[in-house]
Amino acid sequence: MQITSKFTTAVHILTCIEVFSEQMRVTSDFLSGSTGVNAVIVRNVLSKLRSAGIVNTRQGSGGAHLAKALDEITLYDIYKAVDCVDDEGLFHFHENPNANCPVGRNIHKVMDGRLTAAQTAFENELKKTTLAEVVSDTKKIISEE
Amino acid sequence: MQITSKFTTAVHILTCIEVFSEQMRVTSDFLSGSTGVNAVIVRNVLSKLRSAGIVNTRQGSGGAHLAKALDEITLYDIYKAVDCVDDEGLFHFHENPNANCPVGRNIHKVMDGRLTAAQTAFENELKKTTLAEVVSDTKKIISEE
DNA sequence: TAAAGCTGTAACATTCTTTGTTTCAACTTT
DNA sequence: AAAGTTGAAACAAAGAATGTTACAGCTTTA
Repeated sequence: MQITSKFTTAVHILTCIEVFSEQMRVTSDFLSGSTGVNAVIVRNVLSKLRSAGIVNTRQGSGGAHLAKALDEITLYDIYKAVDCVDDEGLFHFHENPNANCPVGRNIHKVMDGRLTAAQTAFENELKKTTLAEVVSDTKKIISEE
Repeated sequence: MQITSKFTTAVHILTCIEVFSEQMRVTSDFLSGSTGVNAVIVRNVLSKLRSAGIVNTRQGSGGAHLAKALDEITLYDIYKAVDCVDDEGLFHFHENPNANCPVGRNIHKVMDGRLTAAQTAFENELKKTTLAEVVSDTKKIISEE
C-alpha cells in the first residue's frame, strides 16, 4: 500500500506555480508536461487544492496562482487537501472481529489509541515542512545546476 | 489509501495466541473465527510472522505459538513482518516527472528526505509499543468485563 | 496403518482503489 | 466569433487487497 501519488504531484504543481507563474501562464497542460501526469488528473488535484484555499484558478483565462503565502502552506495541508487518507484513518482495521471472543470484542479499544498516535506522529512530521522550504531548496538546486 | 488490515489482523492473532494457547490449540480456524478473517488469509499472515521469527507453527499437529518473548515484539516488527509497505516506501511518487523541466528533474531530491522523515516518525511510533503492552491491556479489560 | 484434523501454498475470483481517457459545457480573452 | 482554457462527468484500464477453492503433505491418535 502507498499514499497516492496525488500528494507528490500536488507538491510538484505548487512548486511549479511559484517558480514559473511570474514569467508565464501556468496551465494544467504545462503542469501535465512537467509532472508527467495526465492533464485531467492535474485539474483534479488543482480542484482539491482550490477547495482547500491553497490555489486560485479561473475558467477561461487559465493559469493557477497560489492563494496563500508560501510559509503558510505545510506539506500536511497539501496532504489533507488531496485526500490522501480517508476518515477511517491511516490503518485499515479488519472489519469483523468476533464480539463473542474476549479478544475480538476488545482489540479495537486496545489498538485504536496506538494507531492514532502513529498516524499523528506521521502527520506532525509533515507539518514541519512548509512550501517555502521546498521552493527555496528547489530554487537553490536549480541555481547551482 | 490505507495500511492493509493484515497488520491489525496480525496483532489480533498474536494476542489470541498469547491469551488462549495455554488452554487450547490455537488453530487457523479458531483465529479465523475470532478475527472474522478468512482462514487462508490467517495462515498467510501466520506464514509471514513465521518467516519473521515471531511465531512457530507446525503442519499436522496444528496450533500456533509465540517464538519470542512478548516484550521483544513491537508493533513495528509486526508491521514489517506482514509487508505493510513496499521497498518504494510509504509514499507513491508520481513516476514520470519531466527531466527537461528544472522543477521536474529536481523535485525528487527536494522531497525524498522529507518523505523519509515522515515515514520514520511513523515507524518509530510503532516501535514504542510492544506486544506485552497490548496483551496486558487486553487481559486487563477482559478481567474487568 | 488408516482416519481425522491441521498447515502450506497455488490458482483463481471478486471487489476496491488508483490512474488515465474521452468528451463536452462554460468561461475568458482577443 | 474563434481560440484556448477550466470544470466535471462518465467511462476504461490496471493494480492491489481480500476472499475462495482445492489439494498435497504433515502429525496425532484410534
